[in-house]
Amino acid sequence: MSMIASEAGVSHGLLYHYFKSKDELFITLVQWSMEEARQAFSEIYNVPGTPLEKIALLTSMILQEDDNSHFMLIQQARTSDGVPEEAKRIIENYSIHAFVDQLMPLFEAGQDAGEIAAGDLRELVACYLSVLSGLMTLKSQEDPSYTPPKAELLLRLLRNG
Amino acid sequence: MSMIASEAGVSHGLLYHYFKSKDELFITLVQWSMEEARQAFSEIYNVPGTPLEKIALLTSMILQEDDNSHFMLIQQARTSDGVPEEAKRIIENYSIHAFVDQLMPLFEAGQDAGEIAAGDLRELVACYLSVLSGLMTLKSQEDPSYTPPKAELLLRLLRNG
Amino acid sequence: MSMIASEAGVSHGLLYHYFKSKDELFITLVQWSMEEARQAFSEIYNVPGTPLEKIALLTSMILQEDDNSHFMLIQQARTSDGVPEEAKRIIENYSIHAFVDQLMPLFEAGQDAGEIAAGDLRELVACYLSVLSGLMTLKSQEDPSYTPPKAELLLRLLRNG
Amino acid sequence: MSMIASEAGVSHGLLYHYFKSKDELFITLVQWSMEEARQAFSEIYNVPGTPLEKIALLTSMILQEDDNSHFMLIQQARTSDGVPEEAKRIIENYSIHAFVDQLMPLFEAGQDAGEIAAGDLRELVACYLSVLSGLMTLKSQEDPSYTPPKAELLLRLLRNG
DNA sequence: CATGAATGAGTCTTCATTCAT
DNA sequence: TATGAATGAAGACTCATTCAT
Repeated sequence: MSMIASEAGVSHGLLYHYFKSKDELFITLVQWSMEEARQAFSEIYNVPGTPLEKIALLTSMILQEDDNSHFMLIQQARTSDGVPEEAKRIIENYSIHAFVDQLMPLFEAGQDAGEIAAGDLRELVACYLSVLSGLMTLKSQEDPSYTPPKAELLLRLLRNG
Repeated sequence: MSMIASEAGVSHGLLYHYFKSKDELFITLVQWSMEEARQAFSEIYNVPGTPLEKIALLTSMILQEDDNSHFMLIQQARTSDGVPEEAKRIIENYSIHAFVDQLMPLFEAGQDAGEIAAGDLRELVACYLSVLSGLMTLKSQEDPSYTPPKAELLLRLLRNG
Repeated sequence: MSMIASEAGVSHGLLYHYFKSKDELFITLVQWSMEEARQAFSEIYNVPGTPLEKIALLTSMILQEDDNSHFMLIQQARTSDGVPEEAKRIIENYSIHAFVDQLMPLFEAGQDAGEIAAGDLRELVACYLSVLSGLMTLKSQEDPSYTPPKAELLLRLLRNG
Repeated sequence: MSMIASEAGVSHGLLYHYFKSKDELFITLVQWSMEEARQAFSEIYNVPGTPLEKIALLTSMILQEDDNSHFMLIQQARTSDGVPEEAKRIIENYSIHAFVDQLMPLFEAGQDAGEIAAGDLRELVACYLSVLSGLMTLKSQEDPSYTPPKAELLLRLLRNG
């Protein structure tokens, strides 16, 4: 808490004015990060282009984003001990299924348009998200010699024939 | 240390008989995990089949493995604070590049046999590993409702059009 | 640290608010003690009297002082294991040579006045301080039956003829 | 105990075969050191010379001796915390009074022979021993630039007018 | 709102001691 | 005798949290 406070330029005492406890602060951060992710995905519906073009755009945006602290926060929260129960519940609620649901219309349109390979829709979207997630994790590991694969390559997972 | 010791059914004092410090214990675990991973990858060269069949086998083995504690240990070590410097060095040394190097001959043979799509070999292997890594992370998150994608789906990344 | 804190009537946690570590606390004490000793010696120049009278006064003051915790702290720091390097450096810097230098003018004046025996000045002062040091050590050993020698006796070491 | 054992080239387990506890080992060392000191003093009666010559010899022997570990052990035991009660008792029994008693005949002979200044005999011997003790402490502090005063200088304390 | 002195539960680590072999 | 695996009490240190100011 002291480190966070000093990073924020205030006393740790003041932090307790805004957040009752470290857990509450953490839970709030998790909530923000989750909401942030949902926003990012929802915006893809507002850009022009065919479904596959939209997915390509989303993919490259995510892979190029240089602040994945939101993503990493969730990742850590998911895999660490000592995470407050409520944070875990929030993450589960917004879990990969929620994001799958969010993106399914886009992928479905892609299949309908013949741009995206046929097959179980949920599995396809889940796989796509898993892959993105894996790439972001690697990207975050400040290995300067690692360059994430190009979005184009990933689209082979989806592209029809 | 006390938790680890009691989990192991010994006193924490005894832990210090075998490991000079928590850091040393952790570093040892990282080393074991790394070696374990290297072993797993190397064994794929000993099974029969075409390169793509081997890759398919490797993929499904990894995705079905139910103990990914090794993998998660490395993942955590990579992305957490307070990890001993030497552990970080070990991880960097054996980093994704090392595993790319280890698998490149297999993928190259796949390309030569026309089973695997042409293109930058390193990028292809790195992408494949990133994807696997992402899937394992998700799998580890004890979400019982999550079923990892079938290996077959992943191979679309590689398979020659 | 807990003992010190409770002796001081505070929690051990608070001690770490003021001193980063036990070593730092110890080093601070050593510094204070050293400075204290330097002060004590320097004040002798401000009292009236002949050089030998001043030395006699200094001697009896030191031998009568009933708090030699400063002195004992230094003594222990000098002869014990596990003393922080910086404490050792401080003690060496202010070592007996420093105190010899501090007192030399006084003794020189005594020789000039014919009150103090001729001979190597440094050796004389060093011997005088060694003797004082030895007496203080003994005095500190809470042996109630031990009475330190009178200053008068010590002055025989110095007095001319 | 482990350090002592390994210094002695045996296992720490074996140490407990010979000494029931660390305290017992420590007490034994204190006893040995005390006995050693008594021996050293008693031998001075066997050398030829006048009393003052004997004292001069004793003094220079002590100041030249390069192993004062016995002396330092006692010194530490006297001034440290956590020293077993019995060790403290032994030290008190053999305390400076005991050594004063041991040396008194020698000094008395010196006074009778007119070599040593008149005055309270106990005080004179005690002062002499205090001074020696102080010099030994300083000598032990591995300050290579410190040279103890010559025995000759010390004898001024005693020598008759 | 804002600060930081103060607290204490919890964690890593050391080390004297025991005991099966 | 001799070893070293095993134990646990004790001590240094951290950090979330409280509260007087």
